[in-house]
Amino acid sequence: MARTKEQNERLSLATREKIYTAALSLFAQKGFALTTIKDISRTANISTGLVYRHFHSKEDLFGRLVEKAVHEIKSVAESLHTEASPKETVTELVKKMITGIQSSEEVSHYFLLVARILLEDEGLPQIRELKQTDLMLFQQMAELIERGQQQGVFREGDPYQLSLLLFAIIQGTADMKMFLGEKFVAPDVQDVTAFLFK
Amino acid sequence: MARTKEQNERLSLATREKIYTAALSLFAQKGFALTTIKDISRTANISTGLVYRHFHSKEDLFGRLVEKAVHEIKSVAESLHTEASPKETVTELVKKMITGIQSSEEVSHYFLLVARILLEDEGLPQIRELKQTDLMLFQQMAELIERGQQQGVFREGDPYQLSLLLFAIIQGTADMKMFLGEKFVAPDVQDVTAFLFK
Amino acid sequence: MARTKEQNERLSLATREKIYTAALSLFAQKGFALTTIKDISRTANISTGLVYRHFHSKEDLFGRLVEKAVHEIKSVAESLHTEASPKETVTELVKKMITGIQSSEEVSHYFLLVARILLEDEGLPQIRELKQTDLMLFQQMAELIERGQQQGVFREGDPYQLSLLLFAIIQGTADMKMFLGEKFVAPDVQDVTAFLFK
Amino acid sequence: MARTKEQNERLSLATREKIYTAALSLFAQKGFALTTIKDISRTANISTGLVYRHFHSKEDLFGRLVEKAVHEIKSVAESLHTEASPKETVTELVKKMITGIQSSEEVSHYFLLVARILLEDEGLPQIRELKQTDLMLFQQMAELIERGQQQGVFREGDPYQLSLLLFAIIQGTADMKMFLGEKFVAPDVQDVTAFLFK
DNA sequence: AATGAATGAGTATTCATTCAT
DNA sequence: GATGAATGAATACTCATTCAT
Repeated sequence: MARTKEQNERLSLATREKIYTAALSLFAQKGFALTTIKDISRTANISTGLVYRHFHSKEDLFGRLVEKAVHEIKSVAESLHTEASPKETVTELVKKMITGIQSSEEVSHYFLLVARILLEDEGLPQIRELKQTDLMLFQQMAELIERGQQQGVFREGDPYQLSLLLFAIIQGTADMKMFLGEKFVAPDVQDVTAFLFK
Repeated sequence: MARTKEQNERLSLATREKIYTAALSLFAQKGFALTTIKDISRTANISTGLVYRHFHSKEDLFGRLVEKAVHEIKSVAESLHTEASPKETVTELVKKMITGIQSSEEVSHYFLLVARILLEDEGLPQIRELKQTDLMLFQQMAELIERGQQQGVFREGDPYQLSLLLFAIIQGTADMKMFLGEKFVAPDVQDVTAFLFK
Repeated sequence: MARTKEQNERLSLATREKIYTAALSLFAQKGFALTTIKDISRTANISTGLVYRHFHSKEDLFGRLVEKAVHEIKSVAESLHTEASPKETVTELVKKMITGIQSSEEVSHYFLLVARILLEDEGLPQIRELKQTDLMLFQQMAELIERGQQQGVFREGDPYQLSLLLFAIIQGTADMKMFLGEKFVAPDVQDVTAFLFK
Repeated sequence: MARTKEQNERLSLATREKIYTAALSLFAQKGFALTTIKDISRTANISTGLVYRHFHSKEDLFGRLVEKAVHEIKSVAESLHTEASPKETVTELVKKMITGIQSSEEVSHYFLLVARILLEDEGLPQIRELKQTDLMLFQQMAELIERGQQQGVFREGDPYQLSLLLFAIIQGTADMKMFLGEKFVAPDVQDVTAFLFK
């Protein structure tokens, strides 16, 4: 008798996850072009053909990961809409991201994936979306900063310029983590936000 | 009549420079894997074969550019040994780098090249050297910061951690420039260094 | 309770038939190379694995169909040995074949399969046999034509050459049906045989 | 010094011709799917990569050959517009085609290519064009036949149906040539056209 | 008997590199 | 020195076939 549907689904899901994990790690470390399907399948301990049972193509697989990254960014953007004061909101966000970069392998990989994508040409529709989502996040952060400035808690200066600097710091920190690995030392949250607050 | 030796050498040097410029720009924008020798030769207005008369291989050419980048970093590191005060030295350095990134020319390309390389695996010996040079630069900046702290001009905190943060900001800013292109807004130098000074 | 042996055999036979039908249709329409086992199993509403319980390989399955075609051709050849006059025999045969081609069912598919195979390289032993059977058919038709000529009913000319022309017309008509599909207009039987009879 | 432009062009053209000849022969014999680029390059005595310097893809190469076939068919269609009588025109055309099939390797291959294409799915735009060109040819032949009927020289019957039969015979003859190779015996022209003339 | 997940060999295509001129 | 035609190794992807259940 054949496997039950449930058994098949469980098998399938497990394989999918293995592929996702391997691909995220490799794309983040080596980029799209230098990562081969063989790399991915070897890392995931499966055959090359099996990757294609789960994803249409290398681009498809990459696109799915980018989609997940977009999802993450959107949830970050949503976290900006809160009852808390701008200062608290920003501090909380920065803390979360720095911690994520520092501790989680996965979060770190997503950051790197995004870092790479921002450097790459826009081949895929998902990349375009990722870029637009990022721009939106920058914009919303600028608005939050403006509110903080109106409350007299944030320093003066062009809010968008300040927003860009904040995310540049986050991104640079992720790069640094990638570069240094174990030797990485995460910055203090108040240092990261020092330029923002009076 | 054949050309004189001198004429040949001058021609040769000019070709080399054309290749360097084309390759730097392309590697910086598209990365090592996505840049083809044909891309480079077309951009340099020469034949593909001619590239191989000047460089052993694509890796060789890339390695030479990395060497140049190492050279640049070293000159930056040397600029830290100066008569000026730590605060002035740091400010001057940051100003130079931010301007370099913003101005989108050769300097900018080197930054991007380095940005990419730090994310890549260490395939070439020159990359290893670049990374080590970078680490040395971080170390020297940490020492400068420590001096500044001893003078009471810099804020307290682990000097190495602060040094890393400073370069993370520079790196992240270069990424941001890459991402936004024309829409990029460079940060104010005092915002970049705000976390450092009292 | 397990099924009885008889039930199993009946099921098995039904499955075999489904595979045959699906495969014949697909091979006839798309050829051997472009037809996948998945195509066949999907068309037959069974799993891919099940095909292999009934046939050793794709080639095996193809070979069996070719064998069936050989069988059909042989029965055509046998129909040439009859009491009826050569003219009647030929007319009857042509009518049957044209009708078969036109009616677009199983017979039509066999014609197309044979049409394809005659163009293909001889990969399988069955194909060789098919070709030899065809040659034998041509020969027997030539003999029939010769008899017709002796009776003064058929036109003069090399009997083998005339036989070839007759089957070329049949073959070309099958091609035409394939090409035109619904828009196909079958030729009149007397037009097809016009060159043969006085 | 490099090769002169002229030398390069000659080299290029020679290579192109080698590829065309090899590809036509292979596509005609084995069809598109079963013909590999390696087959073609091996037959043409060149490397696989070189094929891609001359043609974008396997489809491109195939498309070019189909285009050539379309060109041939069009020139056949044009030959129908002539001062000569319908009977002479048809006879001349059939004679030319039968002779082409019988003697020339190349003509024979084009016929086979067309034969195959008519059986295949319409993947390429050129295939669609080929089919339409063929339909147009059938139509023009039907008109010629109608004129012949009005002159009382051709037998009665639906002109389009008669046109289809004529080309079915030609096509079937090409198939037969392919099938029999050296053993092929070409039909007499008057036998091929017997069904047409009174 | 039946299923479909998994495997891996084979094919189209790209591109670094070589070589005749 | 210079050219670009030619080579062939590497990679994405497909599909016949196997196998655990």
